[in-house]
Amino acid sequence: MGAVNGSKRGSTRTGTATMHDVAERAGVSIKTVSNVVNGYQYIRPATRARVEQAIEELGYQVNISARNLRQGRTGMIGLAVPELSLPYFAELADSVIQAADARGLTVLIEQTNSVRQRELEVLSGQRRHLTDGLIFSPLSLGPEDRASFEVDFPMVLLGERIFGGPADHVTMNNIEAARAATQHLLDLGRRRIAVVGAHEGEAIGSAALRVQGYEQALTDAGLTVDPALVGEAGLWHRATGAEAMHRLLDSGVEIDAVFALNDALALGALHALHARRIAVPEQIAVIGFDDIDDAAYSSPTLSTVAPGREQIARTSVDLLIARIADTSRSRPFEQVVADYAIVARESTLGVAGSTPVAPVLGRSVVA
Amino acid sequence: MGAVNGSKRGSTRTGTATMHDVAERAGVSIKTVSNVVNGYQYIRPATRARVEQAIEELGYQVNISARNLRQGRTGMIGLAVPELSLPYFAELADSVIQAADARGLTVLIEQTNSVRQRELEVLSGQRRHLTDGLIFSPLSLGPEDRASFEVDFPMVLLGERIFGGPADHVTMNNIEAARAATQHLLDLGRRRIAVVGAHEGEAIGSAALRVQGYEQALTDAGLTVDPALVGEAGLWHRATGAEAMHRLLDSGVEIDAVFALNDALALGALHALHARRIAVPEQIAVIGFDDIDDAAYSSPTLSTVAPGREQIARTSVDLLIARIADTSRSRPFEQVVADYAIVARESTLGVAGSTPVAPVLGRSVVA
DNA sequence: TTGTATGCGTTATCAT
DNA sequence: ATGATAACGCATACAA
Repeated sequence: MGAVNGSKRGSTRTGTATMHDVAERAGVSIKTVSNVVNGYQYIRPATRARVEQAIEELGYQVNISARNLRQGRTGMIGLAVPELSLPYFAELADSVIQAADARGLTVLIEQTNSVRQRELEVLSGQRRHLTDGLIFSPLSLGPEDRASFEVDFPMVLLGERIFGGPADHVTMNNIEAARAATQHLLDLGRRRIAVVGAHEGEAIGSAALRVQGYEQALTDAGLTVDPALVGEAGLWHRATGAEAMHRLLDSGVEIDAVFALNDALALGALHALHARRIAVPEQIAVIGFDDIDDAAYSSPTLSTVAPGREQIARTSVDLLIARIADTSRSRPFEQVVADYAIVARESTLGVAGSTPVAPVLGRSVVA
Repeated sequence: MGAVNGSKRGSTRTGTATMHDVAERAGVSIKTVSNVVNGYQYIRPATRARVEQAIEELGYQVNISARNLRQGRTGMIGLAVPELSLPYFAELADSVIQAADARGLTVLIEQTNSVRQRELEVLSGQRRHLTDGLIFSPLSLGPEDRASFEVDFPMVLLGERIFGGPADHVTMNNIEAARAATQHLLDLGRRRIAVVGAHEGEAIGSAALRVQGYEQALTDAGLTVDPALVGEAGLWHRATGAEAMHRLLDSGVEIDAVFALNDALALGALHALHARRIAVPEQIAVIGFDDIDDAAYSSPTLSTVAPGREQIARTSVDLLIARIADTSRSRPFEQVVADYAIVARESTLGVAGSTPVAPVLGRSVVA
């Protein structure tokens, strides 16, 4: 890396002036400036004008730290996710930021990398002082950590690892959605449907629920669940999806379709199938879960389950705001189940079906 | 969407206690507590122990707002990017957060959506009071907005839209990297190399520079630049990449390779080529730019230019920290040019070459 | 409709 | 090595 040169220094700092300075310049008291800044109604127009001019001239901006200290609120909410490198969480963060923005809130993103210790810190760390509330999508903590979730600040939980906890909760009907995804493959006549991304021995979390939905669909169709068709993948990344797919193929088990528990896994699986010259969907159909942007542009395009990301983001922010506003601490905890939709694309329909297919709307269900 | 039920309320708020409470409980003055908290050296072990126990018992945590007010610093830095939905920026944000974390700083992400007004607000808005400095990757503002960049807070600029501005700057040698990417295609014997993602009439920014590198490579090889081979795409998304590719193909111009100005465009182009049953790389080779995670898992895997994301993130954070620490305001502005590397994958080498190829290291160059 | 005075929880200055 | 006390900039109770 090369490094070099430089020179002088610019200026024009806004915000060095205090309310006091503005008051002095406008010939009013500090209280009046405060009133103007905060949109207090009963101010003589002439006074307001003078204050506003002084503000303009001095480039005054309120000192947020001071306001925070005084009010005990920060105007920021935390969003704790595993990692932004995972498209699903990047897109979720995007949506949450927009929803919060629309309501005048700033979002502070925290990455846990799914590390247990970091997830615990999210619940107790210093950053909680910087925010009025938290939207938390845990991936390592589970029911056994229930006590850690007994926090005394507004919190909205996302995902499937904690249920019935002492917090608002936004989730989706994973079992039902997974059942629908599997059913989509069954409807295409597939009978040897593999799963990619299972978590062996885990009873909670998205993996367990989605596998459960998968098994339900098979059973409902009168088929038996073949353990040889269930591929493990601890992390839900493209790399692990590709590995799991290779393992399944190497095992020699007959497969005519794959249900990947998220889109990253599915894209990895597609990659593995492509490498082995296996035609998708002719030989093996593939469906994923999440409907990340990528899914619409892979080759072939990826069929998937759309989890209503924007709805989840908006709902989470709204619940959190309501919780923050509830100073009486009497508001009951809510659990919201978001809608889902099956999005059928080339990886199950083939190129012939590449014309857009109307999504199959999922039912809204109360947990 | 369904909604439901709930009950009671947890507790265990850490941080309700103040230094004053701790001092009282430990039987010392508030100053001593402050000393302990801030790791002041000269404290009698017994005193320290008593204070620490009181802190433990009360679950005391420093009130950051108060500290900020008093110190005039926040411990937060801003990172302003177009959108997190774009994998490149999501991955960059990830890296910046990690680099900042390692240095005890918190990152506040702001999305501009590449909207001019929002980019201007980043430079003047309220959030600047929340942060000690800013890492800014503008996409709409340019040299004509030079005055707006004359700010009085620590700032590090990323990208190719502002050069020689009154701020530290981390960039890469786009021309050279684009030339190398094009050369890679030329080395494979391709001669009708199209570009996807050009910005007509723009003289600055990544698009212009990368097109310039492309033209340079062609000229150096004794070829002439054919305007019919230059495909426009204002936004660098997968969708626009696919559209641009379709337009080029529809135009009937002869093409045996494509240099997409970023990976999203390249993946869109791959998608279009796949839809038209054009073999990559046999009929048309494709190379992108950015080396996002996706590139390694598309079908075929995507050759691309790796811009040293982690290096850029680390360098930016370090420069910003140095700038924040420079209270004398005498530090010269630095421009750092990050390394790049050509990563050759299937989209140019074919599946035969799917065995990992050692990246061609780019030269470090001083602008 | 506007002004005065107090305190939010810290850190920093100055004593001791 | 530790304590008293004064800001930091703002919002608000209370007065006027």
